[in-house]
Amino acid sequence: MPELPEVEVVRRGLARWVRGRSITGVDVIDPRSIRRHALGTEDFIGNLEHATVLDVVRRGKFLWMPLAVTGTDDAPGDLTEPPATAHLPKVALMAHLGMSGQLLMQDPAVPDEKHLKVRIKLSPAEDMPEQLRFVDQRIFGGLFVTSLIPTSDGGPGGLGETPLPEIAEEAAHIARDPLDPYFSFDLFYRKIKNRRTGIKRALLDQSVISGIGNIYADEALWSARLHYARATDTMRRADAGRLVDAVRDVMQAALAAGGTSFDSLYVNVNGDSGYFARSLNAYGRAGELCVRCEGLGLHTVMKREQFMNRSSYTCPVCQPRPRNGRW
DNA sequence: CGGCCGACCTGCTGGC
DNA sequence: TGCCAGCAGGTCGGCC
Repeated sequence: MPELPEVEVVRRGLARWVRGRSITGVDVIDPRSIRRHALGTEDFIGNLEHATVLDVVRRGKFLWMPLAVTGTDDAPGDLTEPPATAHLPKVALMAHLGMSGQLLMQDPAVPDEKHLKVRIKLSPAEDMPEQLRFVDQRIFGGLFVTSLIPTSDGGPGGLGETPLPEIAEEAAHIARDPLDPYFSFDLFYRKIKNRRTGIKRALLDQSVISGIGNIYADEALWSARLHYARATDTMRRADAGRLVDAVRDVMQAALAAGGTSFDSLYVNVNGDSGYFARSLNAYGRAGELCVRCEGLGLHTVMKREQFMNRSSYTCPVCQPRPRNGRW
């Protein structure tokens, strides 16, 4: 279940292997993995072949590779001066890992993974695997080609090795994530004050703040001692500030844990790398003792509730349900 | 238009 | 032992 820290681990790992290399071929093994590419398999492949990968960029859980496309397939009567914009990226290969997606660098000799969906062949480079493979068991993730458009706030589109003032179109609607240097707390606070909803719903809404999934939402809420149903418009700056700090802390910890393995040959991203390695204080701990209460000599049992068709884990003492319960 | 819910998927688990 | 319901969850279309 990759959330932001896992995707960032992938981004760093991937950048090391693919920057500057060109795509020599694409096999779509399961077209369901490119269903977000509306123009179909042929168009998907056609947009990638002969393109050069410039970078790997991330915002929230979206990952994309800006491409330089040189018109090698077009009429060869060129050799005139190419336009100045010829090498500026206009499109990008977008990837979302969904629930179970992996991006793996592999040698051609390695047998296909059971859930291999797309194989991207790269130009040979010394001591580097020649294939980038997209593997996805549950098919919630996928690949597609998207345009790059200017950002609305003038900042870089996302986190990359060489940041560009452009963003993948399909990621343009999501907010900056809390690890983005251009993340604005004031903007986040304004957004939640203007909403009439519960705080966990807002945390999971990628247009309010991006990169947070169910696990880190529960961890951050527990850490900030906030109940998931707390009305966002009743939150004070201090509440919101404590929460954003908690989100950052839990993500930084996961990133540090996941980062230890990202120089392996595999761009290790099955999601196990980060958060399973670190200890969770809330998520999945139903029936166990709240570790904060325990430190105070209390024996409070963590509980699990259904909320938004998913599980939420809370400590009934640290995170009491708000009383004047509009949310 | 903002809030919210179901659909999309597969594999694993637990109950009968 | 076998079958089936339930569960896991990120994103988006569509409904109210």
